[in-house]
Amino acid sequence: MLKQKQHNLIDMETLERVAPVIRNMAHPLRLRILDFLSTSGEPCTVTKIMEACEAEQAIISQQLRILKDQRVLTAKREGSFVYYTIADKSVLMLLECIRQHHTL
Amino acid sequence: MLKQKQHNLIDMETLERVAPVIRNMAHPLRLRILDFLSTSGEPCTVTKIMEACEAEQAIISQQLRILKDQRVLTAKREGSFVYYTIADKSVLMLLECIRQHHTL
DNA sequence: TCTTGATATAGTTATATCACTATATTCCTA
DNA sequence: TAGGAATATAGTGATATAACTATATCAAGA
Repeated sequence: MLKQKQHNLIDMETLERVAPVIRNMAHPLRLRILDFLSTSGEPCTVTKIMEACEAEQAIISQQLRILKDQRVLTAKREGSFVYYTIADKSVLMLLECIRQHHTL
Repeated sequence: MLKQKQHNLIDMETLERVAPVIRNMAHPLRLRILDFLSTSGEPCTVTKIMEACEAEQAIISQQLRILKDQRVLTAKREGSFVYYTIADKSVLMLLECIRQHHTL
């Protein structure tokens, strides 16, 4: 038997799938949106998110779309409003990382 | 007193500082490097990292530099070898996120 | 000092992302 | 059904990142 360290690395397939998702979250405004939604605890409209993030509507919508495309958020239309919610709980862990390790 | 929800959001300054660091980690090969270093538990040379990651030397060196620039890794030269170590423990949390939530 | 193994950097082209502006769509209500 | 509020998308130029190849630097030993 050859000497061989057992590494048990996360497989590349997973890394390749996960990396772009994290990458997309790792954007100041998108993090702010996610932070707002996570602390808010309830689905929020675009307008509410705009106010909390102090950014233009078009920009917010753009970012929401990116996050929705990555299945980080889900959207639900009710009348003329669209409510966004965090769909992926890993977001919470990532935010927790940031809160705890500002040194990051 | 006006009705006002206390949100306690992570401030933008922090988000702007942290986002690019996470962004840089969120790359398949760089995640693999970090995963390898974290499970290896000891400082590793470029060659060892190359082998573990099955990638060209120049590419690995490039990635190592990016991670070092962001202070995610530190490097220590010993003779003609350079040993890399994880400098930022938040990496471990991020990797943990990935391990637990492959659904991310 | 010449060579060789170990590591780092430069240069390049293709592609992705950013921020921003303008415009479109959707739905409600008068 | 026309207008307005809420939301989404298109288009654009500037900048950043990716992957890759070639080359440079550094240190040890013959």
